[in-house]
Parts: sequence; C-alpha cells; structure tokens
Amino acid sequence: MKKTPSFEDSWKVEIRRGILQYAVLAIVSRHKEEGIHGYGLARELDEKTDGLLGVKEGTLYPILHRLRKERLLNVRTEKSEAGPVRKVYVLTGDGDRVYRELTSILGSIFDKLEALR
Amino acid sequence: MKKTPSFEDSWKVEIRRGILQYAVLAIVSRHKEEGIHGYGLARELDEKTDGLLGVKEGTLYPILHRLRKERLLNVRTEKSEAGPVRKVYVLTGDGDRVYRELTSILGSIFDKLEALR
DNA sequence: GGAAAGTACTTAGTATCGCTATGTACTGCC
DNA sequence: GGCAGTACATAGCGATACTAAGTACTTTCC
Repeated sequence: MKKTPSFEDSWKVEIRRGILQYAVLAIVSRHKEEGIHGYGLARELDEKTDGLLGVKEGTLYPILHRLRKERLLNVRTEKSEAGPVRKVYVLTGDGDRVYRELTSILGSIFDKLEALR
Repeated sequence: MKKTPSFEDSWKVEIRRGILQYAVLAIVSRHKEEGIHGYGLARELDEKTDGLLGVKEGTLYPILHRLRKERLLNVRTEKSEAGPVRKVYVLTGDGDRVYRELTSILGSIFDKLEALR
C-alpha cells in the first residue's frame, strides 16, 4: 500500500495542470520553422527547466495529441537516424494566437499573486 | 445541451488548480493576527485580483476544508453582526511554512516559463 | 546473431480538483 | 411577511496529469 502524499506533493502535481500545456506550446514556438518531435521536446523541456517541468512520456504524448486535436499544432512524420519514425510538431496560426493569449493571462495571474503577498 | 468549451476556456479553469489554494493561503496570511472568514476572503480575493481569481462559494469552501484537514489552517467560530455564525481561519505554523515554500516554487516555475519564451 | 541500451510513440486506468447547481439558515429593513 | 445580504455546505461532473505497461526501430558490443 502507498503512503498518502503530503499536501505539498499533491500541490506540486496540481500546479502543473495547464502549465505543462503552456510549456509545450512555448517549446514548439521556439522551433517555429523546423518544428520539434515529442522525444526531443521532452529532453528540451527537462533541460531548459532544470527538471522542474520534466515530463514522462505518458504525460507528454497525450498533451501533444490534445493540442493537435484542438488544431493548435500540425504534425508531420520524419525518419529518424537512430530509432522509429518521429512525429514533428509545428504551431498552427491558431496555436500561435492561443500561445500569445495564454502568455498574457499567465502574466496577469502572476502579477495578481504577487500583489496578494 | 451545452456547447463544448474551447481549449482556452478549459485551460482557464485548469490553470487555477493549485493557484487558488495558494491564493487562499496568501490571503489568510495577510490576516495573520485576526484571521479571516470565508465570505470575507472571497470578497477580498475578488477585489485584490480584479475578479481574475474570483471564486464562487462552491469552490472556496471545499478549499478551506481541505487546507484545514491538512492542518495548514485553524478555524474558530465568531458571531456575525449581519448573518449566521462565521468561521474564521488563521494560518498554523505548518501553514506558514508551506505558504513560504509554495511561494518559492511558484517563483521558480514562473522564472522557468519566462526563460522558455 | 542476439542481448542491451537508447530512441520514439501509444494508451488504459486512476486520483484530484475546480465548477455548477442546489440547499440551509441567520439578520435587518421595508 | 418578504426580500436582500450574509454565510456556509455538499453532491455530481468534467478535464487533466500521473502510473504503468506495451510496441517497435537502430546501433553497439560480444
């Protein structure tokens, strides 16, 4: 049987909701022209955030599928030099628009939180 | 039947997870000595964030109950001049410690997100 | 040629939390 | 007596991140 997680442990999971989707959009946005595939995205996310926003595959791929379904990302396949076929994602016009808007909202939220302190 | 919410609408709900719990701790922390009751907290949260982090009662009270159950808040009752008995919440020692830690984590997350852009 | 490690993606099942909706109840004012 | 404002409680629902397990391709090394 598993120990009940502490409040802080649960919070650290909950706070990632929405944040991770945003982070994925942010990374894809960094690769506007070429796009980026899932496995590489996971590595970059992990490195760029020093593990703070690192994700397992079981978390990342469903996010990519959702964003694609919402037409925020386009996907194409690409041969890999060292493994199975990759799926390369790029932002759509909508994706870019939404990314900008979420950036703005997130900024406001953090401002308000700081004002609350 | 109800229209399927857009990606952004869902995101705006999801992003509040964890954030709201933190905001509640922050408000209670502002009233270290006297404490604050739920109804007043809701008003203050709404005002201080210009409605951005406003909550309905059905959202706020479960949060307060959770924080109490986790022993981050203590509660006492108090007579109101204009309504039923109030429940006044104050931070516990643990609550204060956790609040500080969450503040630090949130700061890191936001820093990383900015670095991602 | 086969095992192992690294690359790459998929999906089923679970828990949690914020939201909607609804209900209860007390006070003061007209 | 009814209404508005104050004050709290809770059941049911939907969305998402996590765990866990599986599939499959390439290169390296013995």
